[in-house]
Amino acid sequence: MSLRARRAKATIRDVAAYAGVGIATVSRALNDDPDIAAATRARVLEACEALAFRRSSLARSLKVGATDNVGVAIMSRHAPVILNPFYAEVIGGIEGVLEDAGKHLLLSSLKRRDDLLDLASEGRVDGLLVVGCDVVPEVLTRLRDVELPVVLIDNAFEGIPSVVVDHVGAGSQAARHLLDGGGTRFAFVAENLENPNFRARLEGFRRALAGAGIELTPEAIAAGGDSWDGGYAAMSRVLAAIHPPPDAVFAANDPAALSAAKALNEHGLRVPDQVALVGVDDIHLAAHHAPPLTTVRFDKRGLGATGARHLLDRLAGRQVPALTTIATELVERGTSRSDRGTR
Amino acid sequence: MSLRARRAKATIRDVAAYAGVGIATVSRALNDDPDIAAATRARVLEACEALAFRRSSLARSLKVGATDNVGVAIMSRHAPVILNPFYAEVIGGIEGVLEDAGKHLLLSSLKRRDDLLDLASEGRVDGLLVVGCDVVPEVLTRLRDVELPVVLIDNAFEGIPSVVVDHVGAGSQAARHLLDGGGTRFAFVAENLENPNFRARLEGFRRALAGAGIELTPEAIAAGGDSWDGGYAAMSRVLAAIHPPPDAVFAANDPAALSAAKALNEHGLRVPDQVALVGVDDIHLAAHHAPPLTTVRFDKRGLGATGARHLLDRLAGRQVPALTTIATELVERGTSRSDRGTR
DNA sequence: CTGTTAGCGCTTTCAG
DNA sequence: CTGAAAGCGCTAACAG
Repeated sequence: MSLRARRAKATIRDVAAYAGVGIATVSRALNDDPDIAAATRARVLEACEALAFRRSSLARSLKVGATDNVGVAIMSRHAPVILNPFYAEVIGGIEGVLEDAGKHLLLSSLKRRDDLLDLASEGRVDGLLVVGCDVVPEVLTRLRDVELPVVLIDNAFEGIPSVVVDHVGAGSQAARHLLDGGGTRFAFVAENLENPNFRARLEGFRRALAGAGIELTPEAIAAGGDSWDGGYAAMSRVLAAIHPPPDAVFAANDPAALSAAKALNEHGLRVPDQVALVGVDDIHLAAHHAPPLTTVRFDKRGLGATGARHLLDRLAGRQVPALTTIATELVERGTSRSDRGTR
Repeated sequence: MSLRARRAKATIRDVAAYAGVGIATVSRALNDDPDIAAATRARVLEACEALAFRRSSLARSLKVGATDNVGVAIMSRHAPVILNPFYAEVIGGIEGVLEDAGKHLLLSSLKRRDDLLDLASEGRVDGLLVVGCDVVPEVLTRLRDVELPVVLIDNAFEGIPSVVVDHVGAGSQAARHLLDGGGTRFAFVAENLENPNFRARLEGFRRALAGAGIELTPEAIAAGGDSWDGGYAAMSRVLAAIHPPPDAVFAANDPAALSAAKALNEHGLRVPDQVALVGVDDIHLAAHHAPPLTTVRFDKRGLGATGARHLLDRLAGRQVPALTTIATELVERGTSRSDRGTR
């Protein structure tokens, strides 16, 4: 009970007075300066304790020019961003790395584009991790001209270190798997065709098919809308357009795949006996679906962690690669077969 | 091409010089002070534009004594915290409210208890939202003595405004539902019995049963470990201990319930015909399970949003309730029956 | 309406 | 080894 609540927070000056030293000495003790007598340091530390002193990170940052905060910006029309399981994983990876480095994570899901630039130049953060490909080039250009270290995650831009997923590769893997399973009539379904990642997956899919001498016709490609049943709508559209129906379907992501499976079922098409189906993402539900969904997986946490590590490197003045690509891997499950003969 | 990158960031002084005014005038223009001539303001704003000036939030915060940052601290052994879907939802609710209020969200998943107190008193944030019940009373006591506004979410403590879920009520609702369905032999399974929320659910369950003249015996309560199959292990234990087997099982959460369902199945017990099963949380998987899981739901986003709103109120000097309770609601699905006659 | 001045709390030369 | 002094960039009186 000896210590009462102080009217105002103690400052370094209070500590100095209490310990009978100058403020510079207090600062030295706080910063583990080696050039300080052990006894003095001890006395200062006691004073800090006694006064419940905590140094203001604000004042320190202003002086030192660094905050130990790193911003994680996610540009998305669909806030709050945390609720998107994909971003949650990526942020999880970031969080782990940043925490180990003693950095604080300032999270912003930005709706207005100017917010990003503000965040980048207000001095609130020492560096910025920009997640996702919903950022327009113009903003990226201006971001590049800010002196703040920036790393892009799941997005690439000339002049800014970027960490991306090999979406094109994902598409090719899906195509090869479907080809191996004996597929002959291919289709691609997605919630939309604007998302750059989806486009890249389609591109990889198309290319690999082309390599096998197969062309993906426009009727075999459909987008059904950004909703729970987008895949269903897209699949229905394809089914209505193509006869006989496709026997190998690649969905831009797992939700679309699961939703497409429903359309296939209702159409009387059995998966995987009559149609093979492959998604991307390996969401939790994928393994629990009946039958379990074959999908293309990649390390989402690793994606975030890698980006965070690169940013940390840049903050430390180290060089980082301009572009890092995260590999993808096909996970064969119940909605497809890799052996050609069974269908 | 007229503007080259400046050596260093422009400061308010540079702007003042460029616009030919004093720095106070620049500050006024920046802060929308009404007592400034329109022409002057325009000139200043132009200068800002020309010099690509952004005022330092650090310097401003130091002067004004507020950062516009609010800390969201989650004490958890299981980092990264974002990956826990429960917390993700809560944070989503927080994020929405904070963003609308123009506040930045500083996320920390704290492993060491001192981190929380540091964060609370370094001046990095204007207020703190502490999520979850993994915080020891001692830390809470010290937190109460810090002058920083704090709001607890999913945890309650004397002297700190708290927003909690009615876990006891959830337990009672489950009991009543199971009772209504004709249950006579009750059991409770969980991953652990240490989690305060689980204990509260059990407590509510027990009380409601007691109200019906039924006592829950120790053998009918089991914890199976904090893993994917914790519910399975717990259920197996109960099944081994009680004969005849229970016909009404309440699981502390949905993962445990789903996992318990597996044990029930393997034991040859049909759900819901021979055993009724109720979980808590309404996780995504719950509705997709076969049969769909009856569960007790509550608004996780609302939980976070309410806490955030209360903190904002405190920051604005407004009074907030000491304790706010989020209600729960039973969602009847396929693993139970409310009509007594069918079993 | 506008400029001058005095700090916010801390780090960092520069002298002792 | 330690202290005094000079700011980091901004805001808020206080005079004009």
